[in-house]
Amino acid sequence: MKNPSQQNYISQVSIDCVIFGYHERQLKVLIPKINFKGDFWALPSGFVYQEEDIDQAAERILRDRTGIQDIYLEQFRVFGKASRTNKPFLDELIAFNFDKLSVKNEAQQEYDWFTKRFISIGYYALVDINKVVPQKTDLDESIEWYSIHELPRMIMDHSDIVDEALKTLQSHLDEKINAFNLLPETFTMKEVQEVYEAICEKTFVRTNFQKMILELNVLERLEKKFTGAANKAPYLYRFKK
Amino acid sequence: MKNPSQQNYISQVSIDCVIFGYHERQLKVLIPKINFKGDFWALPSGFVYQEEDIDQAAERILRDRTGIQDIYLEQFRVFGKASRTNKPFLDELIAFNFDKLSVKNEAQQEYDWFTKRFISIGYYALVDINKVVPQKTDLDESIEWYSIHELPRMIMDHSDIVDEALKTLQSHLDEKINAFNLLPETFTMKEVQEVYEAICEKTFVRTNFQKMILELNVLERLEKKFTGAANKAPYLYRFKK
DNA sequence: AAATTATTGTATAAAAAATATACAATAACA
DNA sequence: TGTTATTGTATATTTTTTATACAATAATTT
Repeated sequence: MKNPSQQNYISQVSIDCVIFGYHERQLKVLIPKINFKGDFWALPSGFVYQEEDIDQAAERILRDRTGIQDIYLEQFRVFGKASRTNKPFLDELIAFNFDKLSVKNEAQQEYDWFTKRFISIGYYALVDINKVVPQKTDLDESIEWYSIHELPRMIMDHSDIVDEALKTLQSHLDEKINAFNLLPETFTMKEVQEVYEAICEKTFVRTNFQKMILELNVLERLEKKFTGAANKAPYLYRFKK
Repeated sequence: MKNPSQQNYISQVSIDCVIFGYHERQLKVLIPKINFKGDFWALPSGFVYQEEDIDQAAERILRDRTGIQDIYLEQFRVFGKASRTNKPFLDELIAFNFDKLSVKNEAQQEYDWFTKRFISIGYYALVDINKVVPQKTDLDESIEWYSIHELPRMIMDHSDIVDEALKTLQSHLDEKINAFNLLPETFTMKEVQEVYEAICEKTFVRTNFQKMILELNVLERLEKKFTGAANKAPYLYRFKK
């Protein structure tokens, strides 16, 4: 595999993805840990090929990390401060990993490419966490789902990027009606409510929430779901396309 | 002045600005016409210096075109299709202006720089049209305010960029309460209503509109404005900062 | 098999917000 | 002084949102 500096990428432009999933009443974010000494976490990122739309690039990065096609994606903001550079992080990484890293000519070229100032386009994705098989790249030690409230300390401004993504998701919720992308094919009304509550960080009154969601007219009601619990069985719903 | 290709710009990244003004019940956009044969209009644009935040770059471009500092600005979207290139436009321009253009080495270098694929960050600005003295650059034949409903045919995807900017402005209106940036220091309630109507492309009931705006608690009431009209004089208001 | 329990689905009441209507106040002019 | 075209404010009406009530029901317990 070629190194980034040798690829046909647009230079100084990157894409950072905030991949949201949902599990056990919690909003989760998929975050790789970098395979070097020193505990570095960084959002799934990538670059844009010369012949590639930025939306395609984001889709490619998402596909590579989650293994799934046709992911729900929204561009939400550009991060473009002049101070946005990997240099402090890379220097720290190199200091921690002096033994492992060769200082060949090629490495220098990579270093120069990576430590330039980058303008990053932020995308957020909503996925069914059950369908995702997180994919490590060569550079990753691990890739895990972290609760939005227990994120690891990330490099650069990646924590801010997650904050912005969450704010945007919250404000998009009514307009785009996209929270269903976090759920499996079929789900109960209670599950919908719990997703909304996890995203909005507040509770809803059950009866009014149910009415509000049904009045959106985006769900079709299927058979009942018998769980074995000693109470009335809820209906299953599916998002109408 | 140095040519763009020789400047210390980030390559393949541009900033396009949709500068909104308001006059005579109409939303206006400030658009330069390029100083070459062939009737080419293009949004006020520019590039980002290596040491410059993207927000600073947008402010600089805005300042250069309007002559005013501290402009209200919002980043609204990135346009990043692989097909986004000036090449068709430039080739057309060159065909129209074959006599005028030298084909020196330097011109080739400019041509190569300009015809690459560009990722453009869209900003919209809201200005008091009375304060703006539109500034032509070397490349402009003219720079004029056009009604949002009578825009000239623009190069590339610049019409789409204006459409997106307007949509964003409309949706930002409630949340950011920014329409007052289109008005002078003091204004009547009727003028506020007319600005809102121009932006939203719909009418409001006067009495309810007045109540809604006053309940925002962002205006302070000043003296009355006597216009000489044979009716009750309206109050002037100022936006509280 | 009937009573019990913990939900779920739906209806309706109460409160709040948005919209429509009424009307007095007033600046200039006839 | 009456007339006209607004403006500012109050109030009525409608719609939407939020709160409350209650019957239905899937197991489990008695």
